[in-house]
Amino acid sequence: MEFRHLRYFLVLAEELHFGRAARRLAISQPPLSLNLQQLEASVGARLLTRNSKSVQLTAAGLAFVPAARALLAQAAQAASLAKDVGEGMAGSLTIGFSGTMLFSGLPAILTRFQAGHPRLRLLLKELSSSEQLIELAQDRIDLGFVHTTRVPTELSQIRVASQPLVACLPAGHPLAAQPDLDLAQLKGEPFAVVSKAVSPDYHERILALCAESGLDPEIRFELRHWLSVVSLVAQGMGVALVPAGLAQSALAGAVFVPLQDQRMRYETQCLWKTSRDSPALSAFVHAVQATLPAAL
Amino acid sequence: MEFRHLRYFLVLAEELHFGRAARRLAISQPPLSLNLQQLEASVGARLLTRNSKSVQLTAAGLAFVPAARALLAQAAQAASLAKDVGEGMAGSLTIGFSGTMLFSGLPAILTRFQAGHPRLRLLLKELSSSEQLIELAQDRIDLGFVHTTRVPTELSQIRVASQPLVACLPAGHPLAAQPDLDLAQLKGEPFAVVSKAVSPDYHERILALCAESGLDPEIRFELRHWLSVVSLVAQGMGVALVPAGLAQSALAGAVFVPLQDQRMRYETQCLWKTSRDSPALSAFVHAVQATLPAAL
DNA sequence: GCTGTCTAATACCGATTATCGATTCAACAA
DNA sequence: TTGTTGAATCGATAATCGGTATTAGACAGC
Repeated sequence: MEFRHLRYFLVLAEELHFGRAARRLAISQPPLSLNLQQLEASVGARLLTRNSKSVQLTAAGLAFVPAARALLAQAAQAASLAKDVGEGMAGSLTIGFSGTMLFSGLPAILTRFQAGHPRLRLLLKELSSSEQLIELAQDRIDLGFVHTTRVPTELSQIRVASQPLVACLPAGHPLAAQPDLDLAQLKGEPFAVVSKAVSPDYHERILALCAESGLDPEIRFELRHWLSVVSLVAQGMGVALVPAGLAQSALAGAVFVPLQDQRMRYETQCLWKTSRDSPALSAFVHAVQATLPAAL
Repeated sequence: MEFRHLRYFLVLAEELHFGRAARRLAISQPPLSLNLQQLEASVGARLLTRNSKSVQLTAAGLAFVPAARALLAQAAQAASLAKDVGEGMAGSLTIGFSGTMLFSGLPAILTRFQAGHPRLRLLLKELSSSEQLIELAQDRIDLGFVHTTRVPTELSQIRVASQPLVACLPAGHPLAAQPDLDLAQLKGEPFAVVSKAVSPDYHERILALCAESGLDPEIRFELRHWLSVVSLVAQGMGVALVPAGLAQSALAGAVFVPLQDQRMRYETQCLWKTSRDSPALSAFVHAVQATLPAAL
């Protein structure tokens, strides 16, 4: 059985006349007769009763009509789907992201991209930076928004955000009203940080920065998520150095004060396997690049 | 796109090697390359990335694999369904029947036939004899179980039951205890009959029989269904002449007494359009014939 | 009853298309 | 470099598809 047989059969089932059907199919009548015979042989049942005066669908033919129609429609749909997947307009894309990306432009990127690619299913997985590197390597995510300085060579990257660190203080804190402050002023305060396991890179760099300012922070809280850090500060339990974007979190009770020393920045990379050849992935990467401020 | 392309593609997607796939398909490698190129052209997307060292599915190819598989499976299923319909083993059969057939062997016929044709959907419609003749003519039922002596010539028939008429009396009636009785004994009783509109034939014949016995029945009730007739009699409202099979209805309060005159019989025909060429119909007719007692 | 017309099936032929064998080209390994 | 492997390409052959002409069967009209 071939699609050609189905196409011929359906026209024949509509016309119930070999001559007319052949004309509609732009072939002559004999090959149409032949094709129907072939189809019937392959199906194993007579589909049309035909004599020199009339052509009628048999019960088997009647049952076969919708099936044949469905097959042709599905074939067209399958081809169109594959084409769209090939162009990155359909399919799915699994994206990893660290929680802070919710305050550093990810929603805007997603909304904008989705509008241009409505049939592409975006699967979002909140993961720590180190988890994303693992999942990228295992092809469990297509792309990740990560905070790391050490990027494996098999990954491509774009820097999508670079924000200063700011001090996060409880609303009632004596320093909260200052326009800006020096790291040394936080001496003796209990610090909350994101745990080393979740973000080793950040951990390391923040300590280096403090040491440089002559500050030996007393790390009293190790948390698994930036929002936990801010929440804890909001409740007066300590202070923290956090990416400026978190100010958008608008958690009541937390105040964000810029640092005088702006050298320490918190950077976000968009990472993906260079070898991975997915049209949806390239389309997304293009979209990410398009949303970048020229300054970066 | 033809099924051949899908078959080749699926093997290729499994083997990821043109040489091996071609061997499995019992063709040589060049036509396989060509067929894939044709498929890709018709789909409008590259399905396999191939260089001299490796063959890999693209995203589009990956999306196309299940679709292609589904298409082939459905084609096979469609063919098999059509074949079964052609052999009367699948499809549907709409059967009309008058209510008394529930007490004259219809359940047995249906059960037995359905056991041998489990994938054939039987649609049962209770209809009066005259309604069935109309629906047969309009092809709204495939076959009917009818009580009529006047069968249109375009219909084929089998007589499936012939039962005597018996008197139906209220349990407390003076004649109820008799072993049998003569029609004349019912003189003066209020009669219940099935209305002329529903069963003109029966109506006519019952009156003729009574007249022959010198009985001019006082018809006080005209009902639309035999079970209504028996129910009414059971409640002491009158008497009736009913097919013997109705004794099985076991309606409390009704008694059935044979008539001495056994000439008047109530006959059931199985009718269908001779011209109608449905394998399921022929199978059912055969089953009906097989269940007939040889005596008929 | 014969003939003319209409329709599907058959016979046969030509052209397109698929397939094959041989070869080429590219990538990698020794 | 050479040898090997695997896919693409080339040219020739074979299968198949579709075209024309014809046949066979069923009606309708004379």
